[in-house]
Amino acid sequence: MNALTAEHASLADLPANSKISTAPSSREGEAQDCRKRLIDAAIQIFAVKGYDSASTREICRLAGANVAAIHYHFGDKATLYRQIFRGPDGIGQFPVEFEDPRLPLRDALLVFYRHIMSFIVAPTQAQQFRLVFIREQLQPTGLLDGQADAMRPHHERLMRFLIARLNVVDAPDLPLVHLAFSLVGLATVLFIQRAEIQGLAPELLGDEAGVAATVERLADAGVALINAEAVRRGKS
Amino acid sequence: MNALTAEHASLADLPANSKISTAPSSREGEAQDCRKRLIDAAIQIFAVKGYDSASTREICRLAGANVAAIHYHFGDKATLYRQIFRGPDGIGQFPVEFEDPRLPLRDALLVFYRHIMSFIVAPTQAQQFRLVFIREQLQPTGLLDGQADAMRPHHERLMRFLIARLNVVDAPDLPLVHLAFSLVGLATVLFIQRAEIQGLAPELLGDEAGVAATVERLADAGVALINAEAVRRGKS
DNA sequence: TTGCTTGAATCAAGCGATTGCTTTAATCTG
DNA sequence: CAGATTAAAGCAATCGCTTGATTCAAGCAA
Repeated sequence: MNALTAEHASLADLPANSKISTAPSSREGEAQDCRKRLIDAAIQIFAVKGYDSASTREICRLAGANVAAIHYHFGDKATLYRQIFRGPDGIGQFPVEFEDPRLPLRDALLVFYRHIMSFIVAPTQAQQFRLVFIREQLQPTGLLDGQADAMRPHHERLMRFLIARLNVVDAPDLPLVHLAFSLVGLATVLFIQRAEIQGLAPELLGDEAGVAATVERLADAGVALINAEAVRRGKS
Repeated sequence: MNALTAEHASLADLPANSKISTAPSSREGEAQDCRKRLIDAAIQIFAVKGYDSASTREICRLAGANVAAIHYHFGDKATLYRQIFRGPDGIGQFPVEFEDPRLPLRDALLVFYRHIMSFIVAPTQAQQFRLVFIREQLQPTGLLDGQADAMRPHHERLMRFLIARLNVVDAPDLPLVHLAFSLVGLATVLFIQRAEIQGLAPELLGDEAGVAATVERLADAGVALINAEAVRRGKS
Protein backbone atom coordinates (compact mmCIF):
# COMPACT_ATOMS: atom_id res chain seq x y z
CA MET A 1 0.00 0.00 0.00
CA ASN A 2 2.78 2.37 0.96
CA ALA A 3 4.79 1.28 -2.01
CA LEU A 4 1.83 1.96 -4.23
CA THR A 5 1.22 5.41 -2.90
CA ALA A 6 4.87 6.20 -3.27
CA GLU A 7 4.79 5.02 -6.85
CA HIS A 8 1.72 7.05 -7.52
CA ALA A 9 3.28 10.10 -6.01
CA SER A 10 6.27 9.74 -8.27
CA LEU A 11 4.00 9.24 -11.25
CA ALA A 12 2.17 12.40 -10.36
CA ASP A 13 5.46 14.20 -10.20
CA LEU A 14 6.48 13.07 -13.66
CA PRO A 15 4.93 15.95 -15.61
CA ALA A 16 6.71 18.46 -13.42
CA ASN A 17 10.01 16.87 -14.32
CA SER A 18 9.30 16.48 -18.00
CA LYS A 19 8.16 20.05 -18.16
CA ILE A 20 11.67 21.21 -17.43
CA SER A 21 13.25 18.88 -19.92
CA THR A 22 10.88 19.39 -22.86
CA ALA A 23 11.17 21.75 -25.78
CA PRO A 24 9.62 25.25 -26.16
CA SER A 25 5.87 25.65 -26.24
CA SER A 26 6.09 22.74 -23.85
CA ARG A 27 3.14 24.18 -21.98
CA GLU A 28 0.69 23.84 -24.85
CA GLY A 29 2.26 20.60 -25.92
CA GLU A 30 1.85 19.32 -22.43
CA ALA A 31 -1.75 20.37 -22.37
CA GLN A 32 -2.37 18.32 -25.47
CA ASP A 33 -0.32 15.58 -23.94
CA CYS A 34 -2.33 15.61 -20.78
CA ARG A 35 -5.58 15.37 -22.70
CA LYS A 36 -4.28 12.49 -24.73
CA ARG A 37 -2.79 10.76 -21.75
CA LEU A 38 -6.12 11.05 -19.98
CA ILE A 39 -7.96 9.51 -22.92
CA ASP A 40 -5.44 6.70 -23.23
CA ALA A 41 -5.60 5.99 -19.54
CA ALA A 42 -9.38 6.16 -19.59
CA ILE A 43 -9.57 3.59 -22.40
CA GLN A 44 -7.33 1.32 -20.43
CA ILE A 45 -9.19 1.66 -17.14
CA PHE A 46 -12.65 1.57 -18.68
CA ALA A 47 -11.66 -1.55 -20.63
CA VAL A 48 -10.62 -3.38 -17.50
CA LYS A 49 -13.13 -2.09 -14.99
CA GLY A 50 -16.13 -0.83 -16.88
CA TYR A 51 -17.60 2.63 -16.54
CA ASP A 52 -19.03 2.43 -13.06
CA SER A 53 -16.12 0.70 -11.41
CA ALA A 54 -13.50 2.89 -13.03
CA SER A 55 -12.57 5.76 -10.78
CA THR A 56 -11.47 9.12 -12.08
CA ARG A 57 -8.71 9.13 -9.51
CA GLU A 58 -7.26 5.95 -10.93
CA ILE A 59 -7.50 7.27 -14.48
CA CYS A 60 -5.73 10.46 -13.51
CA ARG A 61 -3.11 8.53 -11.59
CA LEU A 62 -2.41 6.34 -14.60
CA ALA A 63 -2.26 9.42 -16.82
CA GLY A 64 0.07 11.14 -14.39
CA ALA A 65 -2.40 13.98 -14.00
CA ASN A 66 -4.16 15.65 -11.14
CA VAL A 67 -7.65 14.58 -10.16
CA ALA A 68 -8.93 17.93 -11.37
CA ALA A 69 -7.55 17.35 -14.86
CA ILE A 70 -10.62 15.45 -16.03
CA HIS A 71 -12.89 18.22 -14.94
CA TYR A 72 -10.66 20.80 -16.55
CA HIS A 73 -10.25 19.10 -19.91
CA PHE A 74 -13.56 17.31 -20.29
CA GLY A 75 -15.97 18.61 -17.72
CA ASP A 76 -16.83 15.33 -16.09
CA LYS A 77 -16.35 11.60 -16.20
CA ALA A 78 -19.29 10.98 -18.55
CA THR A 79 -17.98 13.44 -21.14
CA LEU A 80 -14.57 11.82 -21.01
CA TYR A 81 -16.27 8.49 -21.62
CA ARG A 82 -18.19 9.84 -24.60
CA GLN A 83 -15.02 11.40 -25.95
CA ILE A 84 -13.47 7.97 -26.15
CA PHE A 85 -16.12 6.91 -28.64
CA ARG A 86 -15.48 10.00 -30.76
CA GLY A 87 -11.79 9.33 -31.05
CA PRO A 88 -9.95 7.93 -34.06
CA ASP A 89 -9.73 4.54 -32.37
CA GLY A 90 -13.04 3.47 -33.77
CA ILE A 91 -14.16 -0.09 -34.17
CA GLY A 92 -11.98 -0.09 -37.24
CA GLN A 93 -12.95 -0.91 -40.78
CA PHE A 94 -12.74 -4.27 -42.36
CA PRO A 95 -9.95 -4.32 -44.93
CA VAL A 96 -11.27 -3.17 -48.30
CA GLU A 97 -10.79 -6.56 -49.90
CA PHE A 98 -13.68 -7.76 -47.79
CA GLU A 99 -16.19 -6.31 -50.22
CA ASP A 100 -14.29 -7.26 -53.35
CA PRO A 101 -16.79 -9.46 -55.22
CA ARG A 102 -13.98 -11.32 -57.00
CA LEU A 103 -12.69 -12.65 -53.72
CA PRO A 104 -13.90 -16.20 -53.05
CA LEU A 105 -16.49 -16.32 -50.30
CA ARG A 106 -14.31 -18.23 -47.90
CA ASP A 107 -11.41 -15.83 -48.39
CA ALA A 108 -13.65 -12.87 -47.73
CA LEU A 109 -14.80 -14.47 -44.52
CA LEU A 110 -11.19 -15.12 -43.60
CA VAL A 111 -10.59 -11.38 -43.88
CA PHE A 112 -13.72 -10.75 -41.87
CA TYR A 113 -12.92 -13.06 -38.98
CA ARG A 114 -9.25 -12.27 -38.95
CA HIS A 115 -10.18 -8.64 -38.44
CA ILE A 116 -12.62 -9.38 -35.63
CA MET A 117 -10.35 -11.83 -33.89
CA SER A 118 -7.46 -9.40 -34.07
CA PHE A 119 -9.01 -7.23 -31.41
CA ILE A 120 -10.64 -10.01 -29.46
CA VAL A 121 -7.48 -11.85 -28.64
CA ALA A 122 -4.97 -8.99 -28.67
CA PRO A 123 -5.97 -6.29 -26.22
CA THR A 124 -3.00 -4.08 -26.94
CA GLN A 125 -3.06 -0.46 -25.92
CA ALA A 126 -4.29 0.78 -29.27
CA GLN A 127 -7.06 -1.80 -29.39
CA GLN A 128 -8.38 -1.79 -25.88
CA PHE A 129 -11.06 0.61 -26.93
CA ARG A 130 -12.79 -2.32 -28.51
CA LEU A 131 -13.25 -3.86 -25.12
CA VAL A 132 -14.89 -0.67 -23.96
CA PHE A 133 -17.11 -0.83 -27.01
CA ILE A 134 -18.17 -4.40 -26.39
CA ARG A 135 -18.78 -3.49 -22.78
CA GLU A 136 -21.05 -0.69 -23.88
CA GLN A 137 -22.99 -3.16 -26.01
CA LEU A 138 -23.38 -5.57 -23.15
CA GLN A 139 -24.31 -3.09 -20.53
CA PRO A 140 -25.21 0.26 -22.06
CA THR A 141 -24.29 3.13 -19.79
CA GLY A 142 -27.02 5.27 -21.29
CA LEU A 143 -24.42 7.95 -21.80
CA LEU A 144 -24.07 7.55 -25.55
CA ASP A 145 -27.66 7.39 -26.79
CA GLY A 146 -27.20 9.68 -29.75
CA GLN A 147 -23.98 8.13 -30.97
CA ALA A 148 -24.92 4.58 -30.06
CA ASP A 149 -25.20 3.80 -33.76
CA ALA A 150 -21.47 3.22 -33.88
CA MET A 151 -22.20 -0.37 -34.81
CA ARG A 152 -24.62 0.46 -37.61
CA PRO A 153 -22.10 1.11 -40.42
CA HIS A 154 -20.46 -2.24 -39.79
CA HIS A 155 -23.77 -3.99 -39.76
CA GLU A 156 -24.75 -2.33 -43.02
CA ARG A 157 -21.44 -3.21 -44.56
CA LEU A 158 -22.00 -6.81 -43.62
CA MET A 159 -25.53 -6.63 -45.01
CA ARG A 160 -24.24 -5.29 -48.33
CA PHE A 161 -21.77 -8.14 -48.38
CA LEU A 162 -24.51 -10.72 -47.84
CA ILE A 163 -26.82 -9.11 -50.37
CA ALA A 164 -24.08 -9.26 -52.99
CA ARG A 165 -23.06 -12.81 -52.17
CA LEU A 166 -26.61 -14.13 -52.06
CA ASN A 167 -27.83 -12.13 -55.06
CA VAL A 168 -30.67 -10.66 -53.06
CA VAL A 169 -32.78 -8.30 -55.13
CA ASP A 170 -35.51 -7.23 -52.75
CA ALA A 171 -34.97 -5.28 -49.56
CA PRO A 172 -33.08 -7.28 -46.95
CA ASP A 173 -35.48 -9.43 -44.97
CA LEU A 174 -35.38 -10.82 -41.47
CA PRO A 175 -33.50 -14.05 -42.22
CA LEU A 176 -30.74 -12.01 -43.83
CA VAL A 177 -30.41 -9.73 -40.82
CA HIS A 178 -30.37 -12.78 -38.58
CA LEU A 179 -27.68 -14.33 -40.72
CA ALA A 180 -25.55 -11.23 -40.25
CA PHE A 181 -25.85 -11.47 -36.49
CA SER A 182 -25.11 -15.18 -36.62
CA LEU A 183 -21.88 -14.55 -38.50
CA VAL A 184 -20.87 -12.03 -35.88
CA GLY A 185 -22.01 -14.34 -33.11
CA LEU A 186 -19.59 -17.06 -34.16
CA ALA A 187 -16.79 -14.72 -33.20
CA THR A 188 -18.47 -12.90 -30.34
CA VAL A 189 -18.96 -16.03 -28.28
CA LEU A 190 -15.22 -16.59 -28.31
CA PHE A 191 -14.83 -13.30 -26.50
CA ILE A 192 -17.75 -13.68 -24.14
CA GLN A 193 -16.80 -17.14 -23.02
CA ARG A 194 -13.06 -16.61 -23.18
CA ALA A 195 -12.81 -17.58 -19.52
CA GLU A 196 -14.49 -20.92 -20.14
CA ILE A 197 -12.41 -21.45 -23.27
CA GLN A 198 -9.28 -20.81 -21.29
CA GLY A 199 -10.30 -23.65 -19.03
CA LEU A 200 -11.82 -26.09 -21.50
CA ALA A 201 -9.75 -25.62 -24.64
CA PRO A 202 -6.94 -23.12 -24.20
CA GLU A 203 -5.46 -24.06 -27.57
CA LEU A 204 -8.44 -22.42 -29.24
CA LEU A 205 -7.15 -18.92 -28.54
CA GLY A 206 -3.82 -19.82 -26.99
CA ASP A 207 -1.18 -18.67 -29.41
CA GLU A 208 -0.99 -17.21 -32.87
CA ALA A 209 -1.22 -20.60 -34.55
CA GLY A 210 -4.26 -21.51 -32.50
CA VAL A 211 -6.01 -18.29 -33.43
CA ALA A 212 -5.15 -18.81 -37.09
CA ALA A 213 -6.68 -22.28 -37.01
CA THR A 214 -9.72 -20.89 -35.22
CA VAL A 215 -10.11 -18.24 -37.91
CA GLU A 216 -10.03 -20.94 -40.55
CA ARG A 217 -12.80 -22.83 -38.79
CA LEU A 218 -14.78 -19.62 -38.39
CA ALA A 219 -14.58 -19.06 -42.12
CA ASP A 220 -15.72 -22.61 -42.75
CA ALA A 221 -18.65 -22.13 -40.41
CA GLY A 222 -19.52 -18.83 -42.06
CA VAL A 223 -19.52 -20.45 -45.47
CA ALA A 224 -21.81 -23.16 -44.15
CA LEU A 225 -24.26 -20.63 -42.75
CA ILE A 226 -24.30 -18.54 -45.89
CA ASN A 227 -24.66 -21.55 -48.16
CA ALA A 228 -27.52 -22.88 -46.05
CA GLU A 229 -29.26 -19.55 -46.37
CA ALA A 230 -28.65 -19.57 -50.11
CA VAL A 231 -30.27 -22.99 -50.36
CA ARG A 232 -33.20 -21.87 -48.25
CA ARG A 233 -33.72 -18.83 -50.46
CA GLY A 234 -33.47 -20.92 -53.60
CA LYS A 235 -36.18 -23.22 -52.37
CA SER A 236 -38.71 -20.69 -51.21
CA MET B 1 -10.29 -9.27 8.70
CA ASN B 2 -10.44 -12.83 7.49
CA ALA B 3 -11.14 -14.13 10.95
CA LEU B 4 -13.95 -11.65 11.28
CA THR B 5 -15.58 -12.58 8.00
CA ALA B 6 -15.24 -16.27 8.79
CA GLU B 7 -16.88 -15.73 12.14
CA HIS B 8 -19.68 -13.83 10.53
CA ALA B 9 -20.16 -16.52 7.95
CA SER B 10 -20.52 -19.18 10.62
CA LEU B 11 -22.86 -16.93 12.53
CA ALA B 12 -24.91 -16.51 9.41
CA ASP B 13 -25.16 -20.25 9.01
CA LEU B 14 -26.50 -20.74 12.50
CA PRO B 15 -29.97 -19.33 12.02
CA ALA B 16 -30.43 -21.36 8.88
CA ASN B 17 -29.67 -24.62 10.68
CA SER B 18 -31.77 -23.90 13.71
CA LYS B 19 -34.59 -22.83 11.51
CA ILE B 20 -34.67 -26.13 9.73
CA SER B 21 -34.63 -28.14 12.94
CA THR B 22 -37.37 -26.23 14.70
CA ALA B 23 -41.03 -26.00 13.91
CA PRO B 24 -42.08 -22.99 11.86
CA SER B 25 -43.24 -20.03 13.83
CA SER B 26 -44.33 -16.66 12.65
CA ARG B 27 -41.07 -15.08 13.75
CA GLU B 28 -38.82 -17.69 12.26
CA GLY B 29 -40.98 -17.83 9.23
CA GLU B 30 -40.38 -14.15 8.81
CA ALA B 31 -36.66 -14.74 9.14
CA GLN B 32 -36.83 -17.28 6.35
CA ASP B 33 -38.83 -14.76 4.44
CA CYS B 34 -36.24 -12.10 4.96
CA ARG B 35 -33.45 -14.37 3.77
CA LYS B 36 -35.39 -15.34 0.71
CA ARG B 37 -36.50 -11.81 0.04
CA LEU B 38 -32.88 -10.70 0.22
CA ILE B 39 -31.80 -13.35 -2.27
CA ASP B 40 -34.61 -12.51 -4.63
CA ALA B 41 -33.86 -8.83 -4.40
CA ALA B 42 -30.16 -9.48 -4.86
CA ILE B 43 -30.76 -11.47 -8.04
CA GLN B 44 -32.86 -8.64 -9.37
CA ILE B 45 -30.41 -5.89 -8.51
CA PHE B 46 -27.32 -7.84 -9.53
CA ALA B 47 -28.99 -8.68 -12.85
CA VAL B 48 -29.65 -5.05 -13.63
CA LYS B 49 -26.58 -3.40 -12.17
CA GLY B 50 -23.85 -5.99 -11.92
CA TYR B 51 -21.95 -6.81 -8.77
CA ASP B 52 -19.96 -3.64 -8.29
CA SER B 53 -22.71 -1.18 -9.06
CA ALA B 54 -25.30 -2.94 -6.98
CA SER B 55 -25.46 -1.45 -3.52
CA THR B 56 -26.40 -3.45 -0.46
CA ARG B 57 -28.65 -0.63 0.64
CA GLU B 58 -30.66 -0.87 -2.55
CA ILE B 59 -30.95 -4.64 -2.23
CA CYS B 60 -32.17 -4.30 1.33
CA ARG B 61 -34.59 -1.58 0.37
CA LEU B 62 -36.06 -3.76 -2.38
CA ALA B 63 -36.25 -6.68 0.05
CA GLY B 64 -37.91 -4.49 2.65
CA ALA B 65 -35.13 -5.23 5.10
CA ASN B 66 -32.69 -3.25 7.14
CA VAL B 67 -29.21 -2.53 5.84
CA ALA B 68 -27.79 -4.81 8.52
CA ALA B 69 -29.86 -7.76 7.31
CA ILE B 70 -27.29 -8.81 4.71
CA HIS B 71 -24.56 -8.91 7.29
CA TYR B 72 -26.74 -10.82 9.69
CA HIS B 73 -27.95 -13.47 7.27
CA PHE B 74 -24.99 -13.83 4.94
CA GLY B 75 -21.99 -12.13 6.45
CA ASP B 76 -21.22 -9.78 3.62
CA LYS B 77 -22.10 -8.78 0.09
CA ALA B 78 -19.74 -11.27 -1.55
CA THR B 79 -21.22 -14.21 0.35
CA LEU B 80 -24.70 -13.14 -0.63
CA TYR B 81 -23.53 -13.04 -4.23
CA ARG B 82 -22.04 -16.53 -4.00
CA GLN B 83 -25.21 -17.76 -2.34
CA ILE B 84 -27.14 -16.80 -5.43
CA PHE B 85 -25.13 -19.25 -7.48
CA ARG B 86 -25.76 -22.01 -4.98
CA GLY B 87 -29.50 -21.57 -5.11
CA PRO B 88 -32.01 -23.77 -6.93
CA ASP B 89 -32.30 -21.23 -9.74
CA GLY B 90 -29.45 -22.76 -11.68
CA ILE B 91 -28.84 -22.27 -15.35
CA GLY B 92 -31.45 -24.94 -15.83
CA GLN B 93 -31.17 -28.19 -17.68
CA PHE B 94 -32.04 -28.77 -21.26
CA PRO B 95 -35.19 -30.87 -21.50
CA VAL B 96 -34.28 -34.54 -21.49
CA GLU B 97 -35.46 -35.07 -25.05
CA PHE B 98 -32.42 -33.08 -26.13
CA GLU B 99 -30.20 -36.12 -25.81
CA ASP B 100 -32.68 -38.61 -27.20
CA PRO B 101 -30.81 -40.08 -30.18
CA ARG B 102 -34.07 -40.91 -31.95
CA LEU B 103 -34.97 -37.24 -32.16
CA PRO B 104 -34.12 -35.79 -35.56
CA LEU B 105 -31.12 -33.44 -35.39
CA ARG B 106 -33.12 -30.36 -36.22
CA ASP B 107 -35.75 -31.13 -33.59
CA ALA B 108 -33.07 -31.60 -30.97
CA LEU B 109 -31.61 -28.25 -31.88
CA LEU B 110 -35.07 -26.73 -31.64
CA VAL B 111 -35.24 -27.98 -28.07
CA PHE B 112 -31.76 -26.63 -27.46
CA TYR B 113 -32.38 -23.14 -28.78
CA ARG B 114 -35.87 -22.89 -27.40
CA HIS B 115 -34.42 -23.51 -23.98
CA ILE B 116 -31.67 -20.95 -24.36
CA MET B 117 -33.92 -18.31 -25.86
CA SER B 118 -36.47 -18.79 -23.13
CA PHE B 119 -34.25 -17.03 -20.62
CA ILE B 120 -32.65 -14.64 -23.05
CA VAL B 121 -35.84 -12.93 -24.08
CA ALA B 122 -37.92 -13.41 -20.94
CA PRO B 123 -36.21 -11.93 -17.92
CA THR B 124 -38.99 -12.81 -15.51
CA GLN B 125 -38.38 -12.78 -11.80
CA ALA B 126 -37.57 -16.46 -11.59
CA GLN B 127 -35.15 -16.28 -14.52
CA GLN B 128 -33.21 -13.13 -13.85
CA PHE B 129 -30.50 -15.19 -12.26
CA ARG B 130 -29.45 -16.12 -15.77
CA LEU B 131 -28.55 -12.52 -16.42
CA VAL B 132 -26.36 -12.55 -13.35
CA PHE B 133 -24.76 -15.71 -14.65
CA ILE B 134 -24.06 -14.26 -18.07
CA ARG B 135 -22.70 -11.18 -16.38
CA GLU B 136 -20.34 -13.33 -14.37
CA GLN B 137 -19.13 -14.90 -17.60
CA LEU B 138 -18.52 -11.56 -19.21
CA GLN B 139 -16.84 -9.91 -16.32
CA PRO B 140 -15.81 -12.43 -13.67
CA THR B 141 -15.96 -10.95 -10.21
CA GLY B 142 -13.33 -13.37 -8.97
CA LEU B 143 -15.63 -14.24 -6.12
CA LEU B 144 -16.71 -17.64 -7.43
CA ASP B 145 -13.44 -19.22 -8.53
CA GLY B 146 -14.15 -22.64 -7.08
CA GLN B 147 -17.69 -22.89 -8.33
CA ALA B 148 -17.04 -21.10 -11.61
CA ASP B 149 -17.44 -24.42 -13.40
CA ALA B 150 -21.18 -23.92 -13.36
CA MET B 151 -21.05 -23.87 -17.15
CA ARG B 152 -19.03 -27.05 -17.49
CA PRO B 153 -21.87 -29.62 -17.19
CA HIS B 154 -23.78 -27.87 -19.93
CA HIS B 155 -20.75 -27.76 -22.15
CA GLU B 156 -20.12 -31.44 -21.54
CA ARG B 157 -23.74 -32.25 -22.25
CA LEU B 158 -23.47 -30.42 -25.54
CA MET B 159 -20.23 -32.22 -26.29
CA ARG B 160 -21.87 -35.62 -25.66
CA PHE B 161 -24.64 -34.54 -27.99
CA LEU B 162 -22.20 -33.67 -30.76
CA ILE B 163 -20.14 -36.81 -30.26
CA ALA B 164 -23.27 -38.92 -30.62
CA ARG B 165 -24.57 -37.02 -33.61
CA LEU B 166 -21.25 -37.01 -35.43
CA ASN B 167 -20.32 -40.58 -34.50
CA VAL B 168 -17.02 -39.45 -33.06
CA VAL B 169 -15.02 -42.34 -31.69
CA ASP B 170 -11.81 -40.70 -30.51
CA ALA B 171 -11.58 -38.14 -27.75
CA PRO B 172 -13.26 -34.87 -28.66
CA ASP B 173 -10.84 -32.68 -30.60
CA LEU B 174 -10.52 -28.94 -31.01
CA PRO B 175 -12.89 -28.52 -33.98
CA LEU B 176 -15.59 -30.29 -31.99
CA VAL B 177 -15.15 -28.01 -29.00
CA HIS B 178 -15.18 -25.02 -31.31
CA LEU B 179 -18.38 -26.29 -32.90
CA ALA B 180 -19.99 -26.44 -29.47
CA PHE B 181 -19.10 -22.83 -28.78
CA SER B 182 -20.32 -21.82 -32.23
CA LEU B 183 -23.71 -23.38 -31.57
CA VAL B 184 -23.95 -21.47 -28.33
CA GLY B 185 -22.67 -18.32 -30.00
CA LEU B 186 -25.55 -18.27 -32.45
CA ALA B 187 -27.85 -17.64 -29.51
CA THR B 188 -25.49 -15.65 -27.32
CA VAL B 189 -25.07 -12.89 -29.86
CA LEU B 190 -28.80 -12.28 -29.76
CA PHE B 191 -28.47 -11.44 -26.10
CA ILE B 192 -25.26 -9.47 -26.33
CA GLN B 193 -26.43 -7.30 -29.20
CA ARG B 194 -30.05 -7.13 -28.11
CA ALA B 195 -29.81 -3.35 -28.03
CA GLU B 196 -28.69 -3.21 -31.66
CA ILE B 197 -31.32 -5.77 -32.63
CA GLN B 198 -33.97 -3.67 -30.98
CA GLY B 199 -32.97 -0.85 -33.26
CA LEU B 200 -32.20 -2.72 -36.48
CA ALA B 201 -34.68 -5.58 -36.52
CA PRO B 202 -37.04 -5.50 -33.55
CA GLU B 203 -39.15 -8.28 -35.07
CA LEU B 204 -36.30 -10.69 -34.43
CA LEU B 205 -37.02 -10.82 -30.71
CA GLY B 206 -40.13 -8.70 -30.62
CA ASP B 207 -42.99 -10.98 -29.71
CA GLU B 208 -43.55 -14.66 -29.19
CA ALA B 209 -44.03 -15.34 -32.87
CA GLY B 210 -40.84 -13.49 -33.72
CA VAL B 211 -38.86 -15.50 -31.18
CA ALA B 212 -40.37 -18.74 -32.48
CA ALA B 213 -39.30 -17.89 -36.02
CA THR B 214 -35.85 -16.96 -34.74
CA VAL B 215 -35.57 -20.31 -32.96
CA GLU B 216 -36.44 -22.06 -36.22
CA ARG B 217 -33.67 -20.20 -38.01
CA LEU B 218 -31.27 -20.97 -35.17
CA ALA B 219 -32.01 -24.66 -35.57
CA ASP B 220 -31.44 -24.40 -39.32
CA ALA B 221 -28.13 -22.67 -38.74
CA GLY B 222 -27.14 -25.27 -36.17
CA VAL B 223 -27.91 -28.07 -38.59
CA ALA B 224 -25.79 -26.34 -41.21
CA LEU B 225 -22.84 -26.02 -38.85
CA ILE B 226 -23.06 -29.60 -37.67
CA ASN B 227 -23.46 -30.98 -41.18
CA ALA B 228 -20.49 -28.95 -42.39
CA GLU B 229 -18.40 -30.41 -39.57
CA ALA B 230 -19.64 -33.89 -40.46
CA VAL B 231 -18.52 -33.38 -44.05
CA ARG B 232 -15.16 -32.05 -42.91
CA ARG B 233 -14.63 -35.05 -40.68
CA GLY B 234 -15.63 -37.43 -43.46
CA LYS B 235 -13.06 -35.93 -45.75
CA SER B 236 -10.07 -35.86 -43.47
C1' DT C 1 17.02 42.69 -21.47
C1' DT C 2 13.82 43.74 -17.37
C1' DG C 3 9.52 43.76 -14.88
C1' DC C 4 4.73 43.10 -15.20
C1' DT C 5 0.32 41.22 -16.61
C1' DT C 6 -2.49 37.67 -18.55
C1' DG C 7 -4.48 33.33 -19.08
C1' DA C 8 -3.99 28.47 -19.62
C1' DA C 9 -2.83 24.54 -16.86
C1' DT C 10 -1.97 22.11 -12.64
C1' DC C 11 -1.94 21.44 -7.91
C1' DA C 12 -3.37 20.08 -3.03
C1' DA C 13 -7.22 20.13 -0.26
C1' DG C 14 -11.65 19.27 0.71
C1' DC C 15 -16.74 19.13 -0.23
C1' DG C 16 -21.07 16.30 0.14
C1' DA C 17 -22.70 11.93 -1.06
C1' DT C 18 -22.43 7.06 -1.04
C1' DT C 19 -20.13 2.76 -0.39
C1' DG C 20 -19.85 -1.82 2.61
C1' DC C 21 -19.88 -2.89 7.04
C1' DT C 22 -20.18 -2.54 12.33
C1' DT C 23 -22.08 -1.59 16.62
C1' DT C 24 -25.43 -0.86 20.00
C1' DA C 25 -29.93 -0.88 21.31
C1' DA C 26 -34.61 -2.22 20.77
C1' DT C 27 -38.05 -5.78 19.63
C1' DC C 28 -40.37 -9.99 19.36
C1' DT C 29 -40.94 -15.15 20.35
C1' DG C 30 -40.87 -19.08 23.26
C1' DC D 1 -35.72 -14.25 31.15
C1' DA D 2 -32.98 -16.14 26.91
C1' DG D 3 -32.34 -16.23 22.32
C1' DA D 4 -33.19 -14.91 17.69
C1' DT D 5 -34.01 -11.03 14.72
C1' DT D 6 -34.50 -6.29 13.35
C1' DA D 7 -33.73 -1.41 13.57
C1' DA D 8 -31.08 2.97 13.83
C1' DA D 9 -26.94 5.31 13.89
C1' DG D 10 -22.44 5.71 12.63
C1' DC D 11 -17.66 4.30 10.98
C1' DA D 12 -13.84 4.60 7.68
C1' DA D 13 -13.16 4.57 2.94
C1' DT D 14 -14.07 6.01 -1.51
C1' DC D 15 -16.75 8.23 -4.97
C1' DG D 16 -17.13 12.41 -8.54
C1' DC D 17 -16.40 16.90 -8.45
C1' DT D 18 -15.14 21.79 -6.86
C1' DT D 19 -12.33 25.20 -4.92
C1' DG D 20 -8.66 28.72 -4.48
C1' DA D 21 -3.94 29.12 -4.84
C1' DT D 22 0.11 28.29 -7.63
C1' DT D 23 3.06 27.56 -11.71
C1' DC D 24 4.63 28.65 -16.13
C1' DA D 25 4.92 30.48 -20.88
C1' DA D 26 3.64 34.22 -23.81
C1' DG D 27 2.78 39.17 -24.72
C1' DC D 28 3.81 43.95 -23.85
C1' DA D 29 6.01 48.21 -22.47
C1' DA D 30 10.12 50.64 -20.94
